[in-house]
Amino acid sequence: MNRSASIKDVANHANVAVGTVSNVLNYPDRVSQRTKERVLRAINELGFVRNDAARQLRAGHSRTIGLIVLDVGNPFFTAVVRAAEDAAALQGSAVLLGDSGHNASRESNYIDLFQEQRVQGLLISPVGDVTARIDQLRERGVPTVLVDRLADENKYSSVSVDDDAGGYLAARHLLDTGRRRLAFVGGPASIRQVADRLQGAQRAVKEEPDATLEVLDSEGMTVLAGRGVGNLLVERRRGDLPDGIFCANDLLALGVMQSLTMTHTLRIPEDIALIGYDDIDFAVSAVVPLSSIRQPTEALGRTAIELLAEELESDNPKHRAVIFTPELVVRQSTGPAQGSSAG
Amino acid sequence: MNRSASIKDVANHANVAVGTVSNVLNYPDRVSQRTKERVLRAINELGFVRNDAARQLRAGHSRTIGLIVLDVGNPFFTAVVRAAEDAAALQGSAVLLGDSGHNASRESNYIDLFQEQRVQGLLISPVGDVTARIDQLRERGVPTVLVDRLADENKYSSVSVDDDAGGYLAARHLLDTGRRRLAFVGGPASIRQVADRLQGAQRAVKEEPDATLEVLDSEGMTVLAGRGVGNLLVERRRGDLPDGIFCANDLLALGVMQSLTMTHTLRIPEDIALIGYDDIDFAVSAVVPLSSIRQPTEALGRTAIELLAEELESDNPKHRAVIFTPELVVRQSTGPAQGSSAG
DNA sequence: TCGTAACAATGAAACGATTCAAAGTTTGGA
DNA sequence: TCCAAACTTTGAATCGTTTCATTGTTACGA
Repeated sequence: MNRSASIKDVANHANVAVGTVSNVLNYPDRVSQRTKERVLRAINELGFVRNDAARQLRAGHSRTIGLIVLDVGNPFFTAVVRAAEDAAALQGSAVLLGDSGHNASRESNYIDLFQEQRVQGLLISPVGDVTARIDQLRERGVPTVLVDRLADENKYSSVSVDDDAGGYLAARHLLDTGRRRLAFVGGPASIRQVADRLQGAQRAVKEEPDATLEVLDSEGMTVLAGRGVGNLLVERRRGDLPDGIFCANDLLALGVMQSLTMTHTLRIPEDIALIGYDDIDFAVSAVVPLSSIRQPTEALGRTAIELLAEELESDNPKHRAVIFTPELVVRQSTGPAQGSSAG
Repeated sequence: MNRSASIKDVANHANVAVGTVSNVLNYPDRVSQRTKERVLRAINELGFVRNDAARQLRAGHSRTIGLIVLDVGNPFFTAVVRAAEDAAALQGSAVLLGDSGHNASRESNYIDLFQEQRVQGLLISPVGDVTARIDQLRERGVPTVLVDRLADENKYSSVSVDDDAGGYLAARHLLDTGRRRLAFVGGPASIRQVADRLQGAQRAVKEEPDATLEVLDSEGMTVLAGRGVGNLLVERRRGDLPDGIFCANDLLALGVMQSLTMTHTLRIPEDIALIGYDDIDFAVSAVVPLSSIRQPTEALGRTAIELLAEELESDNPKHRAVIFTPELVVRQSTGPAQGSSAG
């Protein structure tokens, strides 16, 4: 009723030595059939469950990987977490999840916690400057892989997404479908992702001599901010309007879409094409299903685990910075210009 | 470089006994100022970090609470998790999160894992029939609290939300703002939450002799399903339309809203009022900000931890089934009927 | 029948922290 | 100066598992 059964209890109950019980659990081939059966029966009868703390203590490390993300509420990270969990499970590890909530002190607390837990390794999407902590962990034999952040390959391994390439993809798609007067919506420009996506878009626009790119600052990256930008556009004279809009994320795009469709003079995609970024669940459910750029979240999570495994295997590993290219998802919001029905 | 420092290393380095180091960490008052300083300096110099596995082994249990939810991607659960983590942190425990993904075997795996980890207790939003497992855990001194599920108070503690009351609130609000021809959108009726919310709505409608409630089945609980129902409504003759619609969740409501606002003949809330359920982030960002029923997620998570603490404290605790009442959130989509502007 | 190789089973030692009875030290009153 | 009480410090025992050198057993060819 109180204390749960230990390996010793099992050994007594089955009339064998503790080492034998351990062998049944870890190296069944070393044990004779008869003994094995007896031990397994005892395990069942006593309801024995391994004590992981004792295993870890003996082993010197856990079978656990720490993962610290910026925001579990963000679908991007939720997807990465899931992929990492699945990949870790394949190699027999579990993932401990920490949510820093963009807060450096919460982040630091989680690093402390994971260090006490003797995690095998750490995946982190850092808030603050954690290089000192990471170096210190590595000295203790705990490797770290940076997630969604590009790292100097000489120092750390990392997995990240090429936002410049994503911006290029989006703008190129608008150009390829015949749009020439493009607008970029996003802000503040101090956010690296925003700046990179804009830069990629500019790169694409430069490829077409007759194309232009106007930059519209938004106050944040929310639906409301998008609606604000959209309302300004609606008030413009028809001739001053862009014919293709690239928003730095889907929330902005949905906001812009709300403004444009509420006034019933402008049609998406006939008059203005619209593309977002992230491919959130709502993109497909928008009034006009939203084209978007999909981040390879599954690959990010899986690869992070793989890089960690590489670091664990060799004593002095080469670090690798893996950069993924995002993917274009075409939906109705960037359908043919001046075209026909929008079923 | 390799092995990290143990309490023994610290003791040697500071020229004290291991017990003294332990006292510095756990009962600083028992140690003289001089000794304490010497030990702390040694801890710093060696970069000593407690080994949690060893602590647990000695203590017989971890300082960890297991939490298994149906879907981490669901904002409802994300919010509950966060509240539980905060409440647990206050009492010095950490939360291990498991995502069953509505899958009974993943659920079972997590229970196994948590049992090996010797969690102090378990919070679970169950998929399958886990009563046997829960009873077995309790016999071993691991109490369980059911989350988002009403349990027999004689057997288990639980925290849940009164969906009937939520349905009543929603319908009552529509009636209070003058609507009389109500419609309920949701399905399939086999989902308990849907059935309860409908029942609550019916209860409210019965209070008004001249009010009616029409039930519209939806194919699932998605935006798309809502749009399907909305499209059917739009085709009706004006006189056959409801003047207030209660959707079993916000996604459905957003879908219905899309249909009604796309055709520009029907206005929300002037012609038809619309209310959803869950108060997801997008509700406030909808074209017409959506009224909704907010679940007390914060209270759920916090209370679950508190009930668990109660069970941990006494050997033979009374179980408690705490039922929360959700909250009405009024926004523009249920503003005054036949009223004026919808800024 | 014997010797030996292959196979099984044993149980003490180790992992690192906490606990606690016992030993050692300090303090202050008589 | 002495003694008792209060305060510090000590270190062996303990938690439950894995490891591994050692011992015990079996099988089989000579």
